[in-house]
Amino acid sequence: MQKQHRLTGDARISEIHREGRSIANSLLVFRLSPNGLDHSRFCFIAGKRVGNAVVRNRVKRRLRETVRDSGFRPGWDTIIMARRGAGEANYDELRRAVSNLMRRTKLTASEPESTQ
RNA sequence: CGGGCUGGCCGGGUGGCCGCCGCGGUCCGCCUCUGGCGGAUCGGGGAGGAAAGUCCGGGCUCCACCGGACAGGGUGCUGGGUAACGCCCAGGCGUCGGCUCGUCUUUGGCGGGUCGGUGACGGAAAGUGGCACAGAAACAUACCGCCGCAGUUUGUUCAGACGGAGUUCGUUCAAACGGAUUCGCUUCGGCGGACGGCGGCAAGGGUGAAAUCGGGCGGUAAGAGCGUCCGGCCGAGUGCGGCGACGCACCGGCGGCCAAACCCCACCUGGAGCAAGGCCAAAUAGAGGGACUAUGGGUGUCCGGCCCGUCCCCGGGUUGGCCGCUUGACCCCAUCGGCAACGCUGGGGCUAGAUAGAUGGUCACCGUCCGGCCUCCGUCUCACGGCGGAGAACGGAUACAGAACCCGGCUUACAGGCCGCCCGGCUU
RNA sequence: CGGGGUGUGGCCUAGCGGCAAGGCGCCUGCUUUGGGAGCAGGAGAUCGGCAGUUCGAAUCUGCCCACCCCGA
Repeated sequence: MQKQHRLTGDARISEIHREGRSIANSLLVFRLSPNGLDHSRFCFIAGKRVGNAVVRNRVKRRLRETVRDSGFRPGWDTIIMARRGAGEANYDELRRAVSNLMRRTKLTASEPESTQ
């Protein structure tokens, strides 16, 4: 994932946590907010409950891979948080969880009609 | 073939497609143009043996720096290795186990040798303190007990001594006297018992985690390392060997344990940590409060030197980039030295540098291990069947775990495998 | 990544070599018409885990585990 698609910095992340929309399923939590740019940015969070360092890194790598393949729409900042079961899920389950949430938030560019 | 670990090592492989981060080359674009930034493309590189826990030791950086004393902390057999260590190697001693030899009181004990494991392994003869309960007693003592002495009291025995009584004999009128005999009456003596006193002893009792060297013989009133033989332990005694820990012989001597209790001795030790520290950019609010120019600050305390004009607190801003940042006590090979850890010399090599954190996803084939319908072979059996081996559709497993300044160790986690060593069985 | 601290019944604490103590809570009984309060009695502890030192460890030492705090 290239640098322009990374979402960093405590201030922006706290702002999204305060003001952004929230949506979740059993494996993941999304928080998202429009950023006014011509591209989207993502931040991946896996806390200690997910597992040890190896498991947390693997979950974040797999999530980055699924987001890369998803064909998201530009203009949004999204925080993707892994929940407790994400360390035990395989790649296919994580991919379905991400596409499920993307469809529900209308982030996928393949959907022609979109909100706002 | 099976079991084990006390060592060393490996810890999935190949290929395709899509992605990530550095490095080098080429090209393109932009800028503040010996340079920097961004993009494309090609080449090549890209987590570990523990990267982990953060338990020790260093390098490096800052605290301006240095010396001495004290406090605090750490280490603790000896010698060596190392940059250093609480690590490693070799040795000593203790301890545990195997084998073997000798001896005895022979399902065992003791001693010697050898092999292997293991040990936070200085000092209890500087001082202070502790050892609950039980027990007489837990560190200087004696409850029961044993023995001696003299005493009081009592039993028993002997008839030995003195005395007494009875019987009888002799002499005699009688008595006295003498002899014999009986009693065991009194006292003494002998052998005991009880009581308290003085003194000696520490063998025995029974408690306890632990009871004042163990066993035999002698010795004694009773006993005791009191003496002696075998053994154990201690010695800041002598001699010899060893660099030394220590060993051997002789000599002297036998009242515990705890220092991961305080402590003593020897040695080491300033503090913080790459979020150290430095630079650039951006932004903001400080004539805020306090200590101070023979005082204040700089280290845990003090002293001495030295340095600084500033130091502390509160409030405000930034959360961007660059350096540090990977060539290092580095890795591999060979010679030589050394028992070894390791070292000298020579040659060759460059082997991650991310910044919320780079190795992933997917497909195919293979490898390893486990189970396994079934097939085949060997063997035992009359047979059913059992045991062992090979192949194999299929199914399952493929661990522990992610660099964050860098090294040396320790500890902990770990599927499976290779080598080595040890033990047992079988075959040659 | 680096540094520091704490683990004792369900909860909060004490204890710092030999007996695990207290409060709140829980259970039973008494009292009350009933409840609360009160009184009496009772249960409930691998002292975070594993080793070691010691005759003996919650306590001393080492290693491990969990949780909490601080740091440009």
